[in-house]
Amino acid sequence: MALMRTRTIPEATVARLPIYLRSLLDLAENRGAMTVSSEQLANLAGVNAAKVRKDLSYLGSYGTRGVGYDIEYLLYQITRELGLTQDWPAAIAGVGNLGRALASYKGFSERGFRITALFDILDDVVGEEVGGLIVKHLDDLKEAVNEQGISIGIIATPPMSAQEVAERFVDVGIKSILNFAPSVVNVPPDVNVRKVDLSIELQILSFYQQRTQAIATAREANRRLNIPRPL
Amino acid sequence: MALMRTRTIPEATVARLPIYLRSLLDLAENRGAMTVSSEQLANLAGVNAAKVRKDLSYLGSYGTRGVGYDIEYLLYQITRELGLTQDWPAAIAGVGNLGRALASYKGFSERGFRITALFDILDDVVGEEVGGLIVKHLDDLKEAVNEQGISIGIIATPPMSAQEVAERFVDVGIKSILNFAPSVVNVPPDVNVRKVDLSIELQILSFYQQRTQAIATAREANRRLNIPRPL
DNA sequence: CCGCCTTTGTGATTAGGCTCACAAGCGCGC
DNA sequence: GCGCGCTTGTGAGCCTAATCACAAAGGCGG
Ligand SMILES: NC(=O)c1ccc[n+]([C@@H]2O[C@H](COP(=O)([O-])OP(=O)(O)OC[C@H]3O[C@@H](n4cnc5c(N)ncnc54)[C@H](O)[C@@H]3O)[C@@H](O)[C@H]2O)c1
Ligand SMILES: NC(=O)c1ccc[n+]([C@@H]2O[C@H](COP(=O)([O-])OP(=O)(O)OC[C@H]3O[C@@H](n4cnc5c(N)ncnc54)[C@H](O)[C@@H]3O)[C@@H](O)[C@H]2O)c1
Repeated sequence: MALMRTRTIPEATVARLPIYLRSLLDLAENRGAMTVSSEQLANLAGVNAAKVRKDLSYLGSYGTRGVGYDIEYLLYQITRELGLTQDWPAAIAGVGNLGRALASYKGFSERGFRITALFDILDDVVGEEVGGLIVKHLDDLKEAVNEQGISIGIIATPPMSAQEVAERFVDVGIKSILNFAPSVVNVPPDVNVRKVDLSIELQILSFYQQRTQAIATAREANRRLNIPRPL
Repeated sequence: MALMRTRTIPEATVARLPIYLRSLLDLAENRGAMTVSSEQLANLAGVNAAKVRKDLSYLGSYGTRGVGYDIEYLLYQITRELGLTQDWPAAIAGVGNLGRALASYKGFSERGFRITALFDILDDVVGEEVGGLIVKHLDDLKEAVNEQGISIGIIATPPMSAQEVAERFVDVGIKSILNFAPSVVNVPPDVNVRKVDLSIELQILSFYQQRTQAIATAREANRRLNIPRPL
């Protein structure tokens, strides 16, 4: 029952809500659908239907048995739950290759994330215009955060500087950090850090691929032994 | 016991091995240490010591009680387990903002990942030089894959094209895909897809931040009610 | 208004991972 | 060569998440 406001949505569910959100937007905008069944949504999101239903049940938002979920209502619920009814000004520290790509990326604003300030420490970079913003010196962080109500800090500096930048973010009151540098950053418990690490992803892929290759090689070796007749 | 070759390393452990690897490299290169305790490694990697020990025990690689782990040996074991003793040529499809940043990123080669080919379909982009490589047309994928033994495909196209590009990758025999486009791609079960999705990360941050803000606001409201004396 | 068909919501079960706690093992100093 | 202190390796218990399976509920046609 949704009446017992179990205000603990499992982490795993939170991580899937954005995927449902995207699928629902796709349905609503491109296919003009009004309702969706857990089965359909599961296909779009690449998960199974029971998981969709359980996840949605945590929102307390109701579907209609025999029919499915009202897309508009669900969109509203998920958007609300994720806090996307307000917008979230974000700052990027480190305006190099990656920082530039992020700064000029249009996909963020779609969900209320706006990059409102860019910071670097290199004199060559400070003052430059990137994606419509003038790069500021990291020393001016506090001022910008106060003026613009920045709530998310994005680290796109080399790994060596990541911890330092994180601390600066924390000092000015930022509670949400997205870290692209391949390094562990330590922050107080009330600050949330998420990391995006391409090298790790590649290494995980490498692990699984190597494993299946190894199996294939072993099998091949066996096959040769069983049929020990060279052509 | 390592004798029972339990050849199933938990997924969660696989995901942490690259972090240990990085920490160990740091120790070896910058601090010249010879051994490391699970406690130290845990601090560097940002996890707890028991987890480190359990993770390492899956490798069957031994530490020495009372001393710790031999760093060189551990490096070798993890590198081997992750399949990083060979190198993994990778191709990027979609040479836009993100594709360019990735193509010119030097961090990949450190671990044996080399970007050896870039693909696009836009006439303006095909033929251009980016990060020392000439961008090819996606139609030439098969040839390049065969010549260069490409084993990893990176999708950096707009979401609309992601499924199509994934299928092309699969057709030419690629078994590992890293997807940066915000869309679900379906592939056969023997192909491994990992996604990197910045919007999702931001939305998760938004969820938790919104939640704590909501709590703070509620507390504030209560405070005002309890002390109903306006200044 | 009744019964059938569809699809939800959720209790129960299973699986996977995390943490704790401690015996076992090792080196070192005496 | 012996004991002490340190650190590993791992069983046990706990917690979170995934999956299953089905009763409950709504819509619709007749
Ligand atoms: N480029 C990629 O595709 C890519 C891919 C994966 C990971 N990364 C990671 O992202 C980070 C940035 O990569 P990049 O290629 O953009 O590097 P880059 O060297 O091109 O840019 C780094 C920028 O950060 C600035 N910087 C350095 N210290 C700073 C500090 N203390 N405060 C503010 N700015 C500072 C530098 O002046 C520079 O402009 C790195 O940690 C890298 O490992 C990049
Ligand atoms: N730029 C960023 O910082 C950023 C951040 C997060 C996610 N992304 C995602 O990464 C992807 C790329 O982003 P971007 O900013 O580089 O976009 P972009 O528009 O700058 O570049 C996309 C490139 O892909 C090419 N392309 C289109 N269809 C193709 C196909 N079928 N085969 C090969 N190439 C094709 C285009 O010609 C273009 O060069 C998008 O899906 C985007 O949502 C980008």
